[in-house]
Amino acid sequence: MPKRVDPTERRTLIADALMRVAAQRGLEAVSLRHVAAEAGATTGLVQHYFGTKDEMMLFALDVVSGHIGERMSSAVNALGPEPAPRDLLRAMATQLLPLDEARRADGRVGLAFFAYAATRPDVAEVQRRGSVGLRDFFATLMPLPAATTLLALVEGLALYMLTDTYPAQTALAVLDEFLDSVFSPAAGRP
Amino acid sequence: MPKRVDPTERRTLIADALMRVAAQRGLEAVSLRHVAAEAGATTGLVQHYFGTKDEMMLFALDVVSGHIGERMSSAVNALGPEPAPRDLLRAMATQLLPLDEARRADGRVGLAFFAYAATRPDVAEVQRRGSVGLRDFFATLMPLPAATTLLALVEGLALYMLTDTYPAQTALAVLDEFLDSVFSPAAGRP
DNA sequence: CGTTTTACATTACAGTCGTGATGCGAAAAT
DNA sequence: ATTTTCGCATCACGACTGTAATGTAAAACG
Repeated sequence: MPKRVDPTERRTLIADALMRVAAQRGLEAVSLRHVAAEAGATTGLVQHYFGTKDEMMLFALDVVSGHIGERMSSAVNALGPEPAPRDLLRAMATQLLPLDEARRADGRVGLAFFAYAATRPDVAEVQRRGSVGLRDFFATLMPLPAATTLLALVEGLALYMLTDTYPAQTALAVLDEFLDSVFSPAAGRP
Repeated sequence: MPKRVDPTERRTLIADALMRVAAQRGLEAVSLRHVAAEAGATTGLVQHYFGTKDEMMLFALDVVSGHIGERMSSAVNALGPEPAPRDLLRAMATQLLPLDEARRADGRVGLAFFAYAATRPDVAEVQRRGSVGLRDFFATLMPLPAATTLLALVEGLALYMLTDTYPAQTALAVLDEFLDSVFSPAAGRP
C-alpha cells in the first residue's frame, strides 16, 4: 500500500480548501468538485476522507471554531499574566469581529453555517454549544446578563461589518462603550 | 388575450411561496420548480414574471423588508399618539426578533439572505440601505452610538433566538436592560 | 370578426450535483 | 517474493438545476 498518511492532516487540508471556496464564492458554491479542485485533488480523495458531504461540512465547522479558539487564546496570552477582566473580555470579543482578512473569511464561513444550520439540527447543536460555552466563560468575568448582551452585541456587530454596513472603527467604539458601561458605570456623573 | 392580470400581485404570490420554501427548507432549497410547486403553478409562470432567478430573489428580499416595515408601523400605531421614545424603540426593535412563527419565518429568510448577500453585492446594498435607514431613525430618538448599539444588539439576539440558543424571555430581558441603561442611566446609584 | 397580444404550460437542453463502483499502482505485511 | 491492503483516480448514474424555445388558449383591440 502507499505511504501511510495522517488522515487528520488530509481532512484539514480539505477543510481549508472548503473554507477558501466558501469565503470567496459563498457556501452554496461548496461542492465536492469545487473543494477538490481548490485543494488540487480529485473528488475521489474527498470522498475517501469524508464519506458524505455533510460529514465534510461538520468537520469544517469544527475547524472554524478551532480557528476562533486559537485566536482567542493567543490574544489572551498576549495580555500577559493576570489581565484585568475588561481587557480579557475585549481581547476575546474582538476575535469574533472580522477585523482582518483572516477573521473576515472565517466570519463569512461562520455566517454561512448559521444559515446552513437553520435546516440541520445537528449543525445547530454544535453552534449552540459553542455559543453557550463562550457566554458562560464571559459570565465568569461579568454578570450573566451582561455576558449575554456582550455576545449578542458582538455577533450583531460582526454581521454588520461583514456587509460593510459598519466600519471597524464604529464597531470597536460600540464595543468599548458597552464594556465601559459595565466596568465603569456612570463614570461621568456628578 | 387572457384576462389582464396585476403583475405585482402575481409576483407577490410567487415571492410568498418562495418565502415559505425558504423558511421551511432553507434558501438552498429555493429553486424555480420548488417555488412554482409551492405556489401551485408551473415554472413557466415564474419565468414569465421573473426573467431570472436573481430577479426573483431580489423581489423576495423587498417583500421581507416590506413585512418588517408593516409590522413596525402597526406596532407603533398600537402605542397611541405621542409615545415615549423608549416605548417606541422597544416596539420597533421587538419586531426584529422572532417572537412568533411569522417573525421567525421572516427571520430565517432574512438570515439566509444575509448569507446570500455575502456573494451578491447588489443584494448587500439593499440590506445596507435598510439597516442604515433604521439606525438613522433610531438615532432621532436616542444618541447615534446608542442607536448603532441597539440595532446590532437586536440583530445578534435575533440570530441566537433563531438557533434556539436564547429563549424569547432572555432576549427581551437583555433588550429591556439596554434600553434602561440608555433612558434611566444609573438608576440604582447613591 | 379577425388579428394581435397576453398569460401561462410544456418540453428540451446543457450543466452540476452527491454518491457508488471500479481500477490501479505502491508499499507494508507476511 | 508474494500477497494484501491502503490511497487515490476515474468513470457512471440518476437527480436536479436555471434557462431558452415553443406551443396554446383566451381575451382585448382594430
